[in-house]
Amino acid sequence: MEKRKIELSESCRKSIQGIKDTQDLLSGKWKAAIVGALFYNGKFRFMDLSRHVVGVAPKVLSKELKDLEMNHLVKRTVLDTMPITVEYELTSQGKSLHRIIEAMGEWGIKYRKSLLKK
Amino acid sequence: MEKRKIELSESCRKSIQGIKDTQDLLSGKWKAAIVGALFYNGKFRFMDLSRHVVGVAPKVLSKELKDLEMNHLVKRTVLDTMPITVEYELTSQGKSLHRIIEAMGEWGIKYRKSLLKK
DNA sequence: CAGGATCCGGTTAGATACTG
DNA sequence: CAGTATCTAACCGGATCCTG
Repeated sequence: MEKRKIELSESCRKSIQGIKDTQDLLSGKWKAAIVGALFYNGKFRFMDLSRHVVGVAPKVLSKELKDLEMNHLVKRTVLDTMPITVEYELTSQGKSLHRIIEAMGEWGIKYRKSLLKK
Repeated sequence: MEKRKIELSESCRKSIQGIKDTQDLLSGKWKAAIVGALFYNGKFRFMDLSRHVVGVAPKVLSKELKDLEMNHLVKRTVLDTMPITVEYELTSQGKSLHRIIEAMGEWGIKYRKSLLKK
């Protein structure tokens, strides 16, 4: 019983830590949306991405992509074209976020609808 | 075919917007963790909450709770005790975040483990 | 106990312009 | 095309102390 209680709170503590870790990696106004765009479309060039993530400034997009790349969620590939083009895509690690991303998308859509009703 | 394509990109656009909306509501370093703590434990008093969300300063916790309350994700109840105590709990709207919260917790735990292997 | 008051430094993100 | 440079205002979040 006592043991049980400790285990429960221990697993809870771990979950909260996990939530925090995840939130840190997806911090800021744009990262989750960027991952979402890449998730739904596969590969994207910088310009296409900036068109799909509406409103993000190039400087900000560039910085967020670097962060995501550093954390191995996004892979950046420079293509040897003229002029050069760059492709961004999710790594397998990044793709493993799909449950979160899908849930966020669906929840956000429902939330917006529930606001309109009022 | 053309119709199909438009519908696809339309639903994608909506999903990205949903992701953004969700991320806005859970923005900042602590909100998701706070929701997680409330999710795993039900009700919490201010002090208990601050103990479970390790590291958060009272001022910050207070502000985040207000934000969450404003967006109808958290309900605040003042109990008529001496001295007064306050209980926080998720609203049904807040509880509906459970898929996101659970997924974030699980993903974060796995991510942390994958880091330790290296 | 549940916060508010104050102070503060760092980060964030936007606008605009520019480069290889 | 794929970013960088510069500037700036706003905000975030931490520390510390205080109050009903």
